[in-house]
Amino acid sequence: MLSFEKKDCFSLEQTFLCGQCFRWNMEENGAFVGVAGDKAAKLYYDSNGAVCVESTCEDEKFWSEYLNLSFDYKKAAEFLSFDENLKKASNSGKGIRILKQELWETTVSFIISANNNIPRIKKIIESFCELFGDEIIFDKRKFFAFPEPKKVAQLSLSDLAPIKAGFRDKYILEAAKKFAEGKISFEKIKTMSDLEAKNTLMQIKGVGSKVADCILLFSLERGGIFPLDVWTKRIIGDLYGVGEKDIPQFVAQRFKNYGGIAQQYLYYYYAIQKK
DNA sequence: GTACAGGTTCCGT
DNA sequence: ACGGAACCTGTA
Repeated sequence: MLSFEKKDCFSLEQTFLCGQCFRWNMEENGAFVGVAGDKAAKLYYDSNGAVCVESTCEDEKFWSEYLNLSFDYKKAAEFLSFDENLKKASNSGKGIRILKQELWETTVSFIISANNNIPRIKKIIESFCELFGDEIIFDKRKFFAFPEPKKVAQLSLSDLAPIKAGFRDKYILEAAKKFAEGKISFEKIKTMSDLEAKNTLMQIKGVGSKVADCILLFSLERGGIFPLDVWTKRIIGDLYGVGEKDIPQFVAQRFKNYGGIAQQYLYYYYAIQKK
């Protein structure tokens, strides 16, 4: 078992339930159980508030990076506190951390998120993994790894039909081929500018502006990216009286390098918590 | 039955 | 370039 000492600005619940990831579930005792890539794990706090990780992979560096433990969220909240709305939202969601998730998994997950709702997104991803991912035994239970691009690239639309992804199934196959052929990879994209990276990702059908932004933020550590969806567009419109057309420029200018966490604070506060 | 869901593509002007 | 319908499926 790994453990990380108690941290300010860290909440398993807020981090896993703020909509950035889809494979973690809260148990009755408050622990979170799920899979990241091919690593099954259980995360919880001990009596001192330290974060404990039991996993098929007990590599401290992996989990420390995945959970983004080195980023100073207090500083982010301080920067954003000039804005009364963000002050309120960040205080409420101060335990949110932006995970660093694997590129291929993030890409497919957010392709599936298009014009969809979270319960169904989770269902589709789970059946995708159950059908095509390797089985993992952990904590006396069965889990499934996220399937590799090479494996998915060989599938047909009818193979994919059982996961009920609907019109998104063809996008998943196309993405798999691009990753399997190496046309798109973390190695290639990580050194690109935000704009280059975004344009590269948008070569995949099913990846538009918002999905690409989610990938930049949740996988490529581009913390300045503020993904604009129906919720955050409406929130920004209501709070600041900005017209739809001016919103992208407005958030970029206002939240600067902290756009990503600003978006998460606002989304969590207005779309999830207050529901 | 019908509307809607953390959007994107496709097809009209 | 820009605006609006169509899109799979599940749920209310």
